[in-house]
Amino acid sequence: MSSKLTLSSVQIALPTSRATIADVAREAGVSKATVSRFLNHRDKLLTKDIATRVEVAIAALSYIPSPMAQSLKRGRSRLIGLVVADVTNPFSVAVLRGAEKACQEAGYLLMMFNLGNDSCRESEAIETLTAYQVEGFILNTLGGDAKAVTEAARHGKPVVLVDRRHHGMQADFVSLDNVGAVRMGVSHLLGAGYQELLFVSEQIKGVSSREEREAAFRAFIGNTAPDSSGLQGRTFEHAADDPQALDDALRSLRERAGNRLPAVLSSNAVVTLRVVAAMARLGWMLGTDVGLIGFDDTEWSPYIGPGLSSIAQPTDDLGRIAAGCLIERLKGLQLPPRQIFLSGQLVPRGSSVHTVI
Amino acid sequence: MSSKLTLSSVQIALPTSRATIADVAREAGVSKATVSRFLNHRDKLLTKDIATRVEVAIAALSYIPSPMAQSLKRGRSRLIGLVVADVTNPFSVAVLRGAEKACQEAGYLLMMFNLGNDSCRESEAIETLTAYQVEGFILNTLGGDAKAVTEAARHGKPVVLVDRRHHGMQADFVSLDNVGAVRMGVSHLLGAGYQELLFVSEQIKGVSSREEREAAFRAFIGNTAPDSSGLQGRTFEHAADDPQALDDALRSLRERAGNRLPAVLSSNAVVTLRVVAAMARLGWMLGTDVGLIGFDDTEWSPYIGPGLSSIAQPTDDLGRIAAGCLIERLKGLQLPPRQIFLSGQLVPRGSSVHTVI
DNA sequence: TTGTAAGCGTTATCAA
DNA sequence: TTGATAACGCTTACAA
Repeated sequence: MSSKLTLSSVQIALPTSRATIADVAREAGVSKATVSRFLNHRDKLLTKDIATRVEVAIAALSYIPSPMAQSLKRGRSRLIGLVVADVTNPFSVAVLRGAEKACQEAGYLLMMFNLGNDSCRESEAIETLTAYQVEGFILNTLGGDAKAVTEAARHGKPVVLVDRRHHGMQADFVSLDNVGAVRMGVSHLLGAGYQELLFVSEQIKGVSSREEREAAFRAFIGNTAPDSSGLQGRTFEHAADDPQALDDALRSLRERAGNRLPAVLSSNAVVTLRVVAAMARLGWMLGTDVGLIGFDDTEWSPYIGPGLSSIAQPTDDLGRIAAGCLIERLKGLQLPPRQIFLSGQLVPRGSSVHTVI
Repeated sequence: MSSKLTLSSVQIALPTSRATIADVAREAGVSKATVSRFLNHRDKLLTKDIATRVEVAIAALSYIPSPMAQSLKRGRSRLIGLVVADVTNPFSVAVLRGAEKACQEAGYLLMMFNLGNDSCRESEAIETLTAYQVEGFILNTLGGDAKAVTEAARHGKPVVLVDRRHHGMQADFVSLDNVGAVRMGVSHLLGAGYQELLFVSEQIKGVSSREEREAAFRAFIGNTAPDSSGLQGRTFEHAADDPQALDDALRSLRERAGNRLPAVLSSNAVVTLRVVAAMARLGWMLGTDVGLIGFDDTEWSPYIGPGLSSIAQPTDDLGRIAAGCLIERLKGLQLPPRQIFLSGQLVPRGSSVHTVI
């Protein structure tokens, strides 16, 4: 108190705490209500004279309204909660980036909560963020905990799911067109001469995108007449802590292939790296001994071995569109849950080229 | 109003809006103050009987205090602002992760603002975050805008700088021991037989970590007796949009080397990838034609060419310690600005091994 | 030990 | 068009 008085009596522009609307009102010789009106309805409702007086006072005190107080009063916070399973995942970061840009442009701030791959904390994340009055959620989580999400929806907060849908959940959903992407990848391998395929995924565990990709893979294999094409395929779910198992899976892939060419379709960048590591352990050449194409195109993909063929996801758009959907809902858009699918893009490189030595 | 009444009279657990402290007080038959005391001083001040009544009521309504209202009242928000130059940078993400963990453990939530490499927005970021009453900042930005930071400090908010210090700025600073790391890298190259070195950095532009690494490189070269060791070194600042220039720099590096071995020390993972790309364009073999060691060890480092030698940064610790410093300050620790340096770790791989063919 | 009431910085509903 | 004034959900003197 006393220190405050001292400071202000010295009249030095060193306000130890932020100026409030009351300060501005006093400075401009008007009421708080007037200042508030200036802020929210600009000068629609104000005399030109008063408006400029307020404007000057605001500038003089470099006043910025407190979003805390505003959201307390309004019930709206201009905050959007982003829950991400794992910030370490480049895909998630790329999506985050697109989403953040869109949010900032629309005047929202993103409040991020990283689960660190501990999906148990999904409820905690949602609770914490609702406590902070976020107006809606962008979720890129494993989706194990449908309860948490319905909880959010129950609070009347719109939710957008990215990449992974939550079963039995009513919400907008933005994702890669997994079926199309798988078809693209497998067709590419087939066209490059590979006929015995292995789809390598992390343990599926009910994660929707993994399920969809695996199902699409099997469907595509099943629908392609095996007699004429010679195409065969299997799935391998790989646990991170068991590299040996991956080596074995690759060995038996090659055995099954016989005189046909074997190739791997890997379900994301993490898995791709594991396959690359296994190939290195086995001393096999990418493309020539076993072909490889993987989901997610990264900055390092071109420089691994002969270059990693990949299926690039439009991550930035994914994030941007997810944020867009949410913001539309916040503006009051009433619509049944939408599903938006974006196409991937094939990036062929050396790992899907068979070189005869 | 009426809808609220209707709902509560039906006694269905479907509160359309969150329960407030008043609801809990009513439910427990006590005053708001009592509930507040229960929340903040647990049962220190309360009768066992009343405490349990409150506890039950809280559970029944699944009440969670509003951090917005709390921070409005207390002036403290339990929020920490994190400003990062570029979420796409794996180093920043890794730091972010460590910081987030530490913050969450201490009961703080991280509010992230990504500059998207547009350093002009640093002030904007800090203003936005101060508006949200963040209690302090963790900054991993380019540091061009010292004004923004002093601004933050002026509001009495503690600041911790990670990796990049801001010149003329009073704040805690947590970083890799760049001098030690450079020495480690150069010694390693020297020990592996490389004598003509090139330090490749992004354009330095006053970014402290870049300056320090470059200066350390020159100092090390200068201090090593050229006669006995044959060691020579130059620096090349590379602009992202000019790959040609990098190719030229590598070519002249090799010319200068003559019959000695040439090698590159690259200043971070982004640059490393560019050097790798240039080597591929030139058709040179990593290690054999030109040696390479780079700052930042990544998940893909082992799989590029013969494996990329690198200097691993303790990113997780960096983030954790930065958050720790900040939290200590928030707890009232009075101390002159600290500088904390953590050691890097050498990860030797094939790219710094010269293979005679 | 508990309750009453004021106030944190806003906005919204009244009157004037 | 402007100004009191009462909330928003919480904490904290001060009283009881």
